[in-house]
Amino acid sequence: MANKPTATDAHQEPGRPLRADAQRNRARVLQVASEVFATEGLSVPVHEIARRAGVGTGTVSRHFPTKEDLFAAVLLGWMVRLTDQADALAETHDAETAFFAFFASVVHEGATHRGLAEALAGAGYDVETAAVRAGCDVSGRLRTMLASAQRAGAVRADITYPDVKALMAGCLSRDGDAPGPALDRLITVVCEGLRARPE
Amino acid sequence: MANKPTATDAHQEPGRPLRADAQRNRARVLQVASEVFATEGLSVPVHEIARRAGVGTGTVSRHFPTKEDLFAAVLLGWMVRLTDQADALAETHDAETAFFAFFASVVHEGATHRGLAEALAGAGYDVETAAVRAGCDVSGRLRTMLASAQRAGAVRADITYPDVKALMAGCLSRDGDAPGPALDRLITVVCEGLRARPE
DNA sequence: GAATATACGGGATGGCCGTCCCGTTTGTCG
DNA sequence: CGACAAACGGGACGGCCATCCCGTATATTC
Repeated sequence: MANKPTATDAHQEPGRPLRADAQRNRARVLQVASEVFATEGLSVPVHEIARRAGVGTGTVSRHFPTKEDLFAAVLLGWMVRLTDQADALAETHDAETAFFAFFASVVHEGATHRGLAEALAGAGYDVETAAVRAGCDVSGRLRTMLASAQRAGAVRADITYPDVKALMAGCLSRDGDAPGPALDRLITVVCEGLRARPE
Repeated sequence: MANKPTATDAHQEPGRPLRADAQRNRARVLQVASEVFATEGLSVPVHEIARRAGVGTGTVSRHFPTKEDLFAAVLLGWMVRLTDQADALAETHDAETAFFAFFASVVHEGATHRGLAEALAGAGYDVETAAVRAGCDVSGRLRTMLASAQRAGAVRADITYPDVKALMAGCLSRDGDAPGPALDRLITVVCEGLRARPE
């Protein structure tokens, strides 16, 4: 579980090597889309992303035939970061610490990337499965860590993965997304609730 | 705080008494809209509501010039029920019980009325202030009950109203909205987290 | 430096939906 | 019953947006 190449940018299977300017444009679009989706959310028109990237809408469409494809590509980047964190946490900490730390990680990531928060809240497309197909399974990590934490008696046994997901979405549904004391307060409250009641 | 006429349907100030069929149609539209918003959410086209109510789109537009107006009218009905419950709870129970019961009430109401859940999640228009203007202040009740519960030491002192709202939205962001054991589990978890840690 | 496939730009297209309007119908009142 | 205002229906309009297409530009290859 450590020899994964942390594929951050394979992207193009070498059927056709892709022209130089095309690579530049693709990368530029991806980066701009990432920023825009992060700060403005999923409702930003594709036109706008193209405009800010300094390319035509056709260029965007060609690289990412549909808006969902574009968002999936952006999301994948965020997901990769999260899975890397998850693996690191799982290796260096006990089940309880790892789970709660990862919970906080996901929420923080969502707080700084509005598109992620919206996707998590179900507002967006189903990218979860797309990400899994791309070999980046955040939900799988979360499920595993949840189960471990439960076996260790650190989390109530009756909690399920959808519960956790909903609670994460809840932390993110506060008005101002920006991370800060308010967000940490919410995380604390939820985590306290998740802990097994020691009687 | 008991002599409020629980205005469930004043609606039309008697500047013009409104023709008989108009009253019927208005009521029919309102009822259909209520059901549709409850089961399908806010994204249902106005055309569809008109169709199901057996009226033309013009009729809907005339009674509720904008979709937001229509939704506000529907929401008002739900809100009235909630404020009534809040007042009842506040009169017959101690601060702690009342607050947690009301929390559960709102969540359950949201679980059975998808439009409410979406509005709470911020997806919809700002009807909160509209409702307040209409003399039906759910958020006010919640704020008051929260403060009381905190004074009684039943809820962590650092919690704010937006926190509570976000947590309610979180409980509602689970996939299947239907109330049931899963929902109650979430409510329990969140409420446990909200309780002041007795050390 | 010419030839050619590849990629670009951004206008055109089509779908969706909220809102408005007007010719027609219907309730109401004398 | 007749006249008139009130209300109805649903088509028309306009805005928004994702996607597609094609004439033009440019990287690549020899």
